[in-house]
Amino acid sequence: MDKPHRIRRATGPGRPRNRAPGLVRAALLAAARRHIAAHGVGAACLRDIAHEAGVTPAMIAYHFGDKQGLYEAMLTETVGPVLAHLSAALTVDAEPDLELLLSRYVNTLAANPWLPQLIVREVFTEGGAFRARFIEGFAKRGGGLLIALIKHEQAAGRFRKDLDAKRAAQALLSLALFPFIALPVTREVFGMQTDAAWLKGHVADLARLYKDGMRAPARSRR
Amino acid sequence: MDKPHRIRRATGPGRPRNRAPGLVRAALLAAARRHIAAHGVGAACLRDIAHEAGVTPAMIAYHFGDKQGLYEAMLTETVGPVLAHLSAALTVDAEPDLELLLSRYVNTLAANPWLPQLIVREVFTEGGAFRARFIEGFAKRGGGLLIALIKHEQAAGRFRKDLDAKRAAQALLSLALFPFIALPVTREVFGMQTDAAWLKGHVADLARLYKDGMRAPARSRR
DNA sequence: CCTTTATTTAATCAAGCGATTAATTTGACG
DNA sequence: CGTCAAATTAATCGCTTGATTAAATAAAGG
Repeated sequence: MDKPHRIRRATGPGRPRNRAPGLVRAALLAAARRHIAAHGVGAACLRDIAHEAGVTPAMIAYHFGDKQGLYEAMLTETVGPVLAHLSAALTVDAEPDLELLLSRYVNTLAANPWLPQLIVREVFTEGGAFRARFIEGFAKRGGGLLIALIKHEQAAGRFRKDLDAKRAAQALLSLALFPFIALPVTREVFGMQTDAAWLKGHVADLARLYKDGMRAPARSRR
Repeated sequence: MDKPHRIRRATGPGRPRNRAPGLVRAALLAAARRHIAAHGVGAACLRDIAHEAGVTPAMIAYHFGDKQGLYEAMLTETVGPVLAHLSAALTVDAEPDLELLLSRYVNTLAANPWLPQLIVREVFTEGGAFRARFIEGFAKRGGGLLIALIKHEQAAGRFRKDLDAKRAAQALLSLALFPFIALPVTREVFGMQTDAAWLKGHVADLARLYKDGMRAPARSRR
């Protein structure tokens, strides 16, 4: 009589193992990456993530324990490798080529558009658990590499020495990262694009602007 | 017998008008600004906002209707004026002074630290209601002013002409805005600070870097 | 002193959330 | 062919959220 649309204890659950092993787990991680990058961990809904992965929310508990477990797995398995790649792009052994370095950095960001979103959501924000780990485990090392690069160029006489290396490094990071962080705005206001052709000119312009701005004076006027 | 801690229908509610008129409203707006900037509209909790303002959540319904009404009031009454001030800083009438302009912009950001947080939370993110309004009502006009400024300098022969004005404007905005957007990181990694003394040197460095990077060649080599 | 109006409260509601559970199916192994 | 572990589901639980409501109070006006 009441609630005819709801069948109580009728058919029941079940129907496993049609899929390849690890497929559900991977689908959940991919869906979680997109949802968490778009809405943040707090606002991301497990039901939506599971629905996008084509399974029920209970699978998250089965494969990852709870929401935090899913978040951790996403960080270590999909964010970590990309951050490591980004860090490696900054590691210059012999002769640092600013334009090549910028190109690697920018193209990694363009190839993983969820990364800037995730950083915005989970790092540039008060009181996130990921924030401290990001700063300690990646930003300080990456920033240190950048500062060392500036100092190296200063010592080589290619960059002027009257500018604090930390500030110069911050400026370089601003130029490289901001357009991706602010993509919803820069795309509409400045015509920012993320295809290879556009990025090539973009990197060339950035490198030239920065190099000219940092160039040591040719020992003439001033 | 059951639940001795909960007094059922004992004292009852009430106790109005001890405060100055408009005080509750202002307190709610201030608390909302801080909570929404810190956690985003979606994750901000009305109970927490009301608690911080020293009233009950029902006051939000009374003064603003619902959560959306509180959000709208916050945008028009506290965010709008600061954005207008920021836009006015970009409006140069006679002779544009890049360093003065940067100084105004940066100091406004430093004086309202909730603004970069709010932009990060509500603009640099997919599918927010404020995002479209921010872009149409502020970013496009502000960006246009910046682009016009670059073109003016190019026409005057102070900036080189072989660089797209839109890209040059985007680079300038990157330098000015990113350190504040990423403050949790830039503070720890690059020693970013927001007091007047530090910002003064910061603005001077940024202006010099940008001007030198954009300077038109003195009609010699290359 | 009585009435009225603006403000504020405690209590409650329905919806949505993360998490848990019992039931069920599939494949592997003997 | 029977047994068992792994994987999956529907259903449900407790909690938090945004919103609503009836009651209560202070001040103002007559």
